Amino acid sequence: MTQPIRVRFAPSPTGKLHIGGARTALFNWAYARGRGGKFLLRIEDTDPERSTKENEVAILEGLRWLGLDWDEGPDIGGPFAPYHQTLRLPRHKELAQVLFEKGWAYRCFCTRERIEQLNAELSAKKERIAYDGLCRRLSRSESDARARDGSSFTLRFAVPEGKTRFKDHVRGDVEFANEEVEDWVMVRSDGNPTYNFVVVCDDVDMQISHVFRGEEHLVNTPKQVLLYKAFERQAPEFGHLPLMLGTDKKKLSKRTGDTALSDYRDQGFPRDATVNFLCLQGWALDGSTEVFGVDQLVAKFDIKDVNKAGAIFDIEKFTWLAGEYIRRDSLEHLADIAKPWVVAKGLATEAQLDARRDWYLAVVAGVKERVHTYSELADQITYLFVADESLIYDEPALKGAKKHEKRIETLRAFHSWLGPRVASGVDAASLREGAKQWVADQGLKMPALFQPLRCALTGQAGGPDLFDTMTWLGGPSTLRRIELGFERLV
RNA sequence: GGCCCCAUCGUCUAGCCAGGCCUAGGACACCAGGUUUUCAUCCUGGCGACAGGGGUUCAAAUCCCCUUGGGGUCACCA
Repeated sequence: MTQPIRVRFAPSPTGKLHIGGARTALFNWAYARGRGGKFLLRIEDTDPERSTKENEVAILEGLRWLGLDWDEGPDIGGPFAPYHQTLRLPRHKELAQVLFEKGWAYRCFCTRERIEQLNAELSAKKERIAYDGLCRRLSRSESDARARDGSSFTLRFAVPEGKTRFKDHVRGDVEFANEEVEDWVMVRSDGNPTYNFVVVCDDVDMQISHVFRGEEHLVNTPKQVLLYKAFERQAPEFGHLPLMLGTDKKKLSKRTGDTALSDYRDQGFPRDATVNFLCLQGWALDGSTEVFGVDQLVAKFDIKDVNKAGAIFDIEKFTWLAGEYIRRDSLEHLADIAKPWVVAKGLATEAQLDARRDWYLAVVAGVKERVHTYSELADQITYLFVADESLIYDEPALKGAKKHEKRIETLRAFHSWLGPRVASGVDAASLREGAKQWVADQGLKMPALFQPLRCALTGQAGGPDLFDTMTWLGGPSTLRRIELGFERLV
């Protein structure tokens, strides 16, 4: 019988949730959900210097935003609690002691100075930098004696001879020569165990069956597999996910773009678009379907289908996908979900938007097909909220308007035509037809009126239908902006 | 530098494991055209890749080897 599937995401709260970490979590989650397994969350907070509660809270928040849920975790507990690594310290120490007694680990009394000097020598000789195993040759009685004297020591894992291999669902079977694995520090001189040790203790105790994580962990894996051997436990199956790369083809870093999931969320990338995009980095549903939901991910996801090569974070495709989701969203939902960005931009309060719900809905409908993110949506409707006098004409708009020699005369004439009609409340459709007729009667080309008019009304070169825009702006503001254009467009 | 991993259009990828259906498919981006008062959407078309070299085979993007290129990692961080 096969053991039950139990996977985990084990972030370290030393920073925000990384976009790559988010994908790792998503793939783990999808794997479990697709085959009746359990997905658990464990906080690897063993670095007291850099771990913070704020980061931890933010990471959980980020995962929830993605729509992931976990069966066991720090916030909900579970049969293998606690799920904070620091809380499991007594167990780690106990297990370290077991390995020490069994001879899988030994005390190392080497000072940091000696190690540094050793590394320097090794690097000067261009040799592999690794501990030389000096203290491994100490007899047990000698070791005990020095420990009794109060000499400070670390516990190092005694790497055996031979080869270590493990099953990797992404890369196939991987094999390392044990000579390449140094006798690494398992427990620090202050008594705190290190990552490679605790991660295995916890994965063993939590009965983790599959470990899917970033490729940067690949070289750690032999150390960990050896640990399973020492514990006389079967190692889990692994899957090392390809790295998400920056435009410089190096591991995604802040240098080449935003790395935190929250950065994209705050920029107003729709949640479902983000999940969809994350899937596309290193995995494909079928090679032709680009837009798909989490249900399809769960149904089709298999770790074996994940790409081996790293993927450059394709922000352009992400942006396109975001726009795709916005266009497919319902008007009501889009208007609601974008509200915080409109408010944050200082355009209006939520109450004001609610008071003019129909108006707001119409405005959102006007830009729905023109934006990719919620913040972009807020940007594009800004002109509707500013005072007529402080409307900013952007460069392309100004350039387009000024192409037309007779722009001012045209605008004045149109203003005279428009004034009485606006006053008598003519609707947008009639206005539109009337204006087109007017343009023809004047012997003008359409752009000769519309470009200067658009600039005066919106300050932008493009945008929704101008007569709808006039409706949103209202009569007085429409006429006022055209009048202002007489001066500002010369 | 040692060790390890990787290699299909500019980018994300399908195809590779089980060689022939591949004169290599889709998408983003880009370019051209159509629609539109503009922008966007939408529609049509175009550009564009199996890193190189050896094998194996009747047949290789697919299997093997080498080269080259890129990346990861070398902590008492995780």
